[in-house]
Amino acid sequence: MANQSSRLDQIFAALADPTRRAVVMRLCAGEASVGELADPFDMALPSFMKHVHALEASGLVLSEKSGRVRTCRLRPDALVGAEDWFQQLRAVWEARLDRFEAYVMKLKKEKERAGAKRPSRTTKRKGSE
Amino acid sequence: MANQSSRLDQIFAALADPTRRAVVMRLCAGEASVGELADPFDMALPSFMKHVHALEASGLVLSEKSGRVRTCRLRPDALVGAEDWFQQLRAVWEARLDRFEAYVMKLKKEKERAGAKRPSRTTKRKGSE
DNA sequence: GCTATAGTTAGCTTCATGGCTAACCAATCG
DNA sequence: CGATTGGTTAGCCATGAAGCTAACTATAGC
Repeated sequence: MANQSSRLDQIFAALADPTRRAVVMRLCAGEASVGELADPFDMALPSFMKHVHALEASGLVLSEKSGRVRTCRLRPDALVGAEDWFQQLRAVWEARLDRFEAYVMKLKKEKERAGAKRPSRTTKRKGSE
Repeated sequence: MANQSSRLDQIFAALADPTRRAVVMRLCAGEASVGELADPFDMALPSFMKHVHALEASGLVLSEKSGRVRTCRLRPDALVGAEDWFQQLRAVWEARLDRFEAYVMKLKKEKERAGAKRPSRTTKRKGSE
């Protein structure tokens, strides 16, 4: 769990940089060497390598060295972790809407019941737009 | 565009912290005061406020102060930016698969034709696996 | 009006990040 | 073999992030 969380930390942190996002995009189209990846960026190689390392540490990218060239490729399954988080968020959001709907229903019922008894002051609603 | 990019930077950076992710989750269920939000965390208020500020700067959260209590609520549309990025990524990915498929088709055709003629050296392709 | 509550401001540490240069392997290629 | 190419290591610097305490402001409640 704590590990899970720090994995997400790393993934999101990795994506919080335009260079690294661009690299991910690029790798999405197919594997490439470090040199090829670094080419579009105006940056010294060692600096660029740090980005590659960050991506690798996050699990988003995998690299292998053969001869003197290191080839990187995307690990699409790592992205699932992040997307899952959004999914989970969406679930909570939906639940919220459901709850709101349920709340409205409850209000309606109360109103009906009140109609039979006495027109009481509408309870001040709060907390959901 | 550059602005767009830095917005994404902020969003992903905001999500790259367990505390802030938890806050987002929490707010997803409904709005809450800073105090309520801070309660579960073992952290001084000023420290926590920084997180709230980060979330607000990223556009994920909106807060309003009324009286002495500041109420925060989620801005679901801000999340769309991040999800869109994944969407875009997915599109590139699909394109890649298509291209791969097309490539395989091309190979097949060449093979067939080669059966009639002779297997000529394939031009060295580069950059797309 | 005093006190407790809810945030806020200011200022300080510490550590991580993102960039650089310079020097250093280790494969290729001529 | 010697030079080039492709990465790597090491070390430096500036900035920013994440935490803290202490002191302050402003509302709410009694």
